[in-house]
Amino acid sequence: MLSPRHYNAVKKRWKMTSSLLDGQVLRQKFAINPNSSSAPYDKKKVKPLTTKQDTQKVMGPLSTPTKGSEAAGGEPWTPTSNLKMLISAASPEIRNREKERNVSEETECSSQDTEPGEESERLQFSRKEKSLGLLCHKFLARYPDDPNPAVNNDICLDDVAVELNVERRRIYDIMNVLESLNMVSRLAKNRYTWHGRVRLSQTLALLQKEASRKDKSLRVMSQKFVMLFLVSRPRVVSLEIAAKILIGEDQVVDQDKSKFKTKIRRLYDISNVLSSLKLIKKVHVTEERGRKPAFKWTGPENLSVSGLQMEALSRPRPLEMRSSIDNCSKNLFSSPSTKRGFTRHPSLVKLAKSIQEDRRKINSAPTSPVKTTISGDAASEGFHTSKMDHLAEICKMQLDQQAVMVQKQNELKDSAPLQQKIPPIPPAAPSGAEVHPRTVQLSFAPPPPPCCSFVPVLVPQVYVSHTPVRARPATRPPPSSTAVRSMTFESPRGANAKASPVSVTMTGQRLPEASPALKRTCYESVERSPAKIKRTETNSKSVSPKLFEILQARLKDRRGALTSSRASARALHLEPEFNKTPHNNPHAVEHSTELQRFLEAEDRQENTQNHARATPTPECSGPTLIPTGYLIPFPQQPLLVKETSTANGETNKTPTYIYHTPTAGSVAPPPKEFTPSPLPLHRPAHRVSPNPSILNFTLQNLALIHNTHTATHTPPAEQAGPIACTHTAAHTPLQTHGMIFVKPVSPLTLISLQQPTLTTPKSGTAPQQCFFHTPVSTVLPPTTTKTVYIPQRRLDVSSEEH
DNA sequence: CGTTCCCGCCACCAG
DNA sequence: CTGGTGGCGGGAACG
Repeated sequence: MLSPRHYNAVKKRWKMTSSLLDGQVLRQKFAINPNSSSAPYDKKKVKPLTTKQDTQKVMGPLSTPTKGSEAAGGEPWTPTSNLKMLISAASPEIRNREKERNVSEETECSSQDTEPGEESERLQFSRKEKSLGLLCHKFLARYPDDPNPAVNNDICLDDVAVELNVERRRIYDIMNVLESLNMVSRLAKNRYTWHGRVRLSQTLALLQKEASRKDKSLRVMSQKFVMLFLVSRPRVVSLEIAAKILIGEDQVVDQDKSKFKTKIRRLYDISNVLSSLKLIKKVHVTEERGRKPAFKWTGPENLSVSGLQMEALSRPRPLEMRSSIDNCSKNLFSSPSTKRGFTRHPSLVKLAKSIQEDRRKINSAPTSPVKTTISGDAASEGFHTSKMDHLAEICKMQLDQQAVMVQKQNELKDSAPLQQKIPPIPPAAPSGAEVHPRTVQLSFAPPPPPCCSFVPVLVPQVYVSHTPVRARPATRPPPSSTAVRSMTFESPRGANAKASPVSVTMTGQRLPEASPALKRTCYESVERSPAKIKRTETNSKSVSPKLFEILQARLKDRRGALTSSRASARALHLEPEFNKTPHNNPHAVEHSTELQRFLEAEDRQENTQNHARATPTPECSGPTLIPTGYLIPFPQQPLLVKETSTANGETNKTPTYIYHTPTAGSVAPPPKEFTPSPLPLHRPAHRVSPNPSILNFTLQNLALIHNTHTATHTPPAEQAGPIACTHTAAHTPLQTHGMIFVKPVSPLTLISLQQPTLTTPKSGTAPQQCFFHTPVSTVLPPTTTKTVYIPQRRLDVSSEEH
């Protein structure tokens, strides 16, 4: 069967070939009469006068023109021309290009029979000059970083297209990326409002916690891509990995190939824009297989949501703020074709699959050099690849333990509403070796680096890792605390070491109740046509049958598996509410009920303000499931704050620190904003927004949740103190500010787990530090647990110049 | 030859 | 049907 796409492709090709001759002929003619630019001004609004597009219209589809063929349009635009001049003047590189192009131009001109003067200038544009990045530069040059809100900052796409002399299509690409960063927002068709960088940091911060809903759009892709940077420790992300993470498509390898290619192409598009924004920079990572393109984050490092939000709130532009949030929300949640109301499920499923696939590969083909780190300590080089064989199992065991711990902790928590500074529970080694506290990932959360010693730091690292797989469930004690727990998405057979499980992360944080609200906001945002909104609403209320089925199926599977070998619902991390739901029919009905509840909850939330509700301590609440790779927003309010007061009056004997991303060189965020909160997750046993639970559950079933090291780290008594807290916090990436980040688990992933001590944020230089470690825990003697980091790849990040 | 990514066809949707 | 959007992938330019 021919897929539509394929069909189109074929069709296109056919057309191309069939019209090639004519096209060539026409081209000739066109060349002779370049001025046609002024002619075909078809209805397609302002397309740049001429250019290939027009040409093509006249002569039919042509393959990518060679340099110089673009000459047709001429570049009469003063604005553009001036801009170009300015740009090139400002950039040596560009200047060089210009020179080069001039050289080539001469030849081409003569051969192409192009027009002199302006026309010839047009010829000069080499592919590079027409790059999206440069175009973006031009675009950006037109607007101030910090626009005066008082003035009209509207952007008319047509105008821009004309002025920059490019097709609208290209402008869309840029706008999509900018919109994803909230640098612009769509007002109406053809119109955007320029926000500049004013909201950039805020948006970035939000990105750390928001969950994207739309699957493929460039916008979302852009956001996800950015998220990857924001959560990865060495802030370097290779295209390959990013693509894999973002794809989430079927694992059919073959298919993946083309998808992968396409994704890469898209990432390049995005990268070009982001590069223009100076948010990222192209680098290369070198691994065994060679040099691979990657990008390094060069944007802001300190992204404090709460701080930013506060800042924003205090800003003298309330209105904008509002819209900003809305826009952001919209971008993040609304999907143009809202057929997917609440769902990112499809993509999640895909992602899960792909992850599994990747993991499988990894498991089966361990090759990279291994660097090991023993818990908390520096690397110990004793790990051999041979161990890889056992990794899966080891991982599983580890995970199981984690799960147990989490459970335990939760229970304790529940029973003891109050957060004692005292470590809730020393996870007495439950049963067998598996139980002893795993320090496994302690290394992840090294004590605050000297530089940040004053403030506990939350290390938002992305541990994309090949997550430990959990072995058999066995009987385990209740989950313990730290809230993060992982689950594996195993093949039905379960304990198959080979199975590539997808790990699920559970965080102690609850899902943001706000998220629904946000979503709604977005959905309701009037920006899109009413029709769309309507659709959205509808969808949000009713999950598509398909989705529903999927969910149910998943749920069922999971339950079955769990019940048989795993703990209870709790183990599933179902929120109390969820669990408590009085279902008479534990099974079939239950599933549907849950979903139903979920949906209802969503609706309910519409009216509910996050704040109103008891605020669970975001960072320390019971385990919540979060889809890997997705950011889940917490209530918009300042997150960490207030938690203390949670129901229990007691709270805070333990000073709470702000967990910030320990970016070297970055200034730690002012702690003042937060109130102390005991580390151990407090979690209001009840008042759990259904949403989170269910969502978590759902996500869990989708196997998207990734395990966080945190879970592992079962804090012994010491953890009780603030420091303990710190550690814990550190484990949870992006937990800051009440937002939870679900790390994208990527098989190959790459994120360095170790907190680079004192790494300079921008210096991505030290190659040695650029390892993407895969956290693996090795079960040594029953008592000794080591955390082994297996660098999936050793990345020699080299900034590349081009 | 691998990487980068421009180009524009065409699907999709709202009006 | 028309026009705005923007997904998508061919294949040219680049290195």
